Amino acid sequence: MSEKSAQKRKYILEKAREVFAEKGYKNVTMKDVVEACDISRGGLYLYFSSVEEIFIAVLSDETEEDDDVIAALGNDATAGDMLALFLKEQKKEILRKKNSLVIASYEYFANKDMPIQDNPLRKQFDAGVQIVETLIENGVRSGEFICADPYGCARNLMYVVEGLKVSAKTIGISEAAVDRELLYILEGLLPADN
Amino acid sequence: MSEKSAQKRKYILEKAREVFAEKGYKNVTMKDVVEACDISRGGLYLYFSSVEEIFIAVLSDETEEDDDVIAALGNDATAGDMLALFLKEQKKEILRKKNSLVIASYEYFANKDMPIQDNPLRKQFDAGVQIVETLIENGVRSGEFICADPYGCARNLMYVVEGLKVSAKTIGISEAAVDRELLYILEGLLPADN
Amino acid sequence: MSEKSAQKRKYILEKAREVFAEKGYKNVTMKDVVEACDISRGGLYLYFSSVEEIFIAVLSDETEEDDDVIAALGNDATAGDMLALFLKEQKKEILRKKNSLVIASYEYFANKDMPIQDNPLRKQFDAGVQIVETLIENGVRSGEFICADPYGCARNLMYVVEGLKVSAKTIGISEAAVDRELLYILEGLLPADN
Amino acid sequence: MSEKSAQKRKYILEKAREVFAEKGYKNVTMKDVVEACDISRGGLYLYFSSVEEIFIAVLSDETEEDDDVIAALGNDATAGDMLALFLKEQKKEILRKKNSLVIASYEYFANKDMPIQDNPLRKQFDAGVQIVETLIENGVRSGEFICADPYGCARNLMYVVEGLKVSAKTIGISEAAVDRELLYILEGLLPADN
DNA sequence: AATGAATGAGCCTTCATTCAT
DNA sequence: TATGAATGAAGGCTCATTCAT
Repeated sequence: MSEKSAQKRKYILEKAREVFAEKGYKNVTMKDVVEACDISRGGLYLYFSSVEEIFIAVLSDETEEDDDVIAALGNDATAGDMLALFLKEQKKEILRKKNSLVIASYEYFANKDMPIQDNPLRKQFDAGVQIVETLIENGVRSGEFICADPYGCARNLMYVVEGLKVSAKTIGISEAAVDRELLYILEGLLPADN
Repeated sequence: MSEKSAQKRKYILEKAREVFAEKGYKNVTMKDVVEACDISRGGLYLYFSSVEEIFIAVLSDETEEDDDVIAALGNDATAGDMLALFLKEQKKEILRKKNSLVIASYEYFANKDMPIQDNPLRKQFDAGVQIVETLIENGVRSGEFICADPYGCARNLMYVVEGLKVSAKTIGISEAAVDRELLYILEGLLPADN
Repeated sequence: MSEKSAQKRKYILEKAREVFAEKGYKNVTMKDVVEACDISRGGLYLYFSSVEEIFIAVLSDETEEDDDVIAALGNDATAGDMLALFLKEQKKEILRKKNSLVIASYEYFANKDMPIQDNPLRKQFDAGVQIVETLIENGVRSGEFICADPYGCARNLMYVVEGLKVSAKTIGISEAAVDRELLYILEGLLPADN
Repeated sequence: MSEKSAQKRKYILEKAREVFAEKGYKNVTMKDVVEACDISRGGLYLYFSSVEEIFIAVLSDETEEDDDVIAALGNDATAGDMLALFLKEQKKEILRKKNSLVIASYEYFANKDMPIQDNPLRKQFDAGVQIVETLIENGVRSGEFICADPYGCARNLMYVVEGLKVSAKTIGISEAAVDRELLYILEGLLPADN
């Protein structure tokens, strides 16, 4: 039964993810999840004891998927290509309407007292900075990029991405605008006469 | 009695603001506000009919205060000083723990279908970009700054500020880190040999 | 001031009457009356302490007016004319949409434990029976009517009127239908060959 | 469990019926029903979402019972016997103190904008007229009754019944009085020399 | 007399959680 | 495992009534 159980658990998380994407975190009730999954109230409790538990589980799955993307970056393309790929992923996340957990995560982690090292948003952010920094350094080394402060630039880029993410959800932002902002940063890295 | 009424209304908004700062938007109930104000349930309904109405009113007051700050920028200091002043205000907002409406606003406006021109977050953002752009242009003209794309830079700065605001609430961020990020941008504006 | 007071009291009752006619009795609140009168909550309490008190007062005024109508019947017309006049009044009451207290009265007196002799609805009913009976007797004496049991016929007529009143409010009834029912009774009184 | 559910639903309707009979319609709250049924607030909402919904359901059950009575009339007794049976039923309804929905129905349907053909009170009334008319016609044919206008007489009878119903609830009426009124009508149908 | 702000009780409705089946 | 009926707490809203002005 463990196999069957695991499948049902996964099914619940998929449905719950849609709910969180749709309604954020705070507005989601066990009832919402029960209805989305079309299972019984009691049935849900066999797998999860609270909305928070479900959300944490959804986020965990999420992180695993992120790892895949990050792994994919580890090939031997040029730094410029890899940074472009990374930004394309970010752009997709910024703009995606369906199934985005951005707002739900903000709601969940806002004012949550949690040791920094345990905060998955922090991990994700730091990982992003780390990746970008490495890519920039590689680019500088290969002559593709010019950058006096790769770490600073990487942070700048990731904060802009954060700003774009939240802006996309709250004030609306066009794909062109996202392109423009990311391009602005990229151009700052390119040698002047290009 | 209209005088007294207005004062009580203001009092309620002050207390409510603390509640929104503390709990965000979605989790706030009329009961929370009632208890924060130490008035009766019915008493609150004399002034406001819903949490949303209260939040809108809190935001309106907020905006008025913003206007004051913006007005204060219209003096004859140098562009550099004025940009520094502007960033100091932003930094204060980014870091303030008490009474920050950032998260509550994000919760409220996320996924809210609202004409862009009516969205106060958008107005605030655009106003910020406008101010920064003007300051940079002035600085370029006076030789304080070097910048090929003042508008792009202004946007970049404001998105970083957005990113810092949300990060401060969700993953935590030190004052030093904020300084570092803002400085990174400022330095990009200064002539190379400084 | 007693003069002024009396006028205001009367004003309140007029407005309240409209409210009772519109909403019945049970659904009417002090707030409804306050709003209909456009006076202050406290102001209303200076005159009446409860909805019930207001309703009783409205009914009392009502009864006084009825007395006028009854008095008007006491002239020297023929019994047939007078019965026709009486029925015309009843018909008006049955059909009137505005300002009818029929339903409010039913709501108020239903299941109210009240000595029969104090019940104004009962008084009104009995008075009606008495009038009709007298008219029929007069008509029989003058040869206009034929009726073996004037009292029974009077009661029958008044119960039909009651039935029409309540039916008009609950299932709807056309003017033609009211005419038809009243005519049916009248014809029962007329000598066969007329 | 659907069986159990149906039983509980029925139980609730029985208890609710008592409440409506006791308090009319407008004064009945979900709380009243909850307490009458001795179940939890939430429990009631599993079956019904509002007082109105409950009342409609109670009325539906009612109507079904009525159908039974009407069916019972379809045997081969004489017209006089059947009319007497019909009137006995009406009398029972007029006089019953417990569980009478008369007033609640009046309250509910008064001023309710509803297509005439959907109004159950209207249906009941029209059905009554139809039955009585048929019985009278049969009686005339068999020589039991004399009546020039069976339809008019049937309407008259039903309006008297309506008048008696509402009078019984509002001004009080004795069993003897009911007998007297119904007898008055019946006698009007009988050949003169009886 | 008159006002209307203020209170608090009362009922409404939803949902997290439990539990018998 | 799975169901869904049942409970009760929580928060919403309205209004009768009071009272300082």
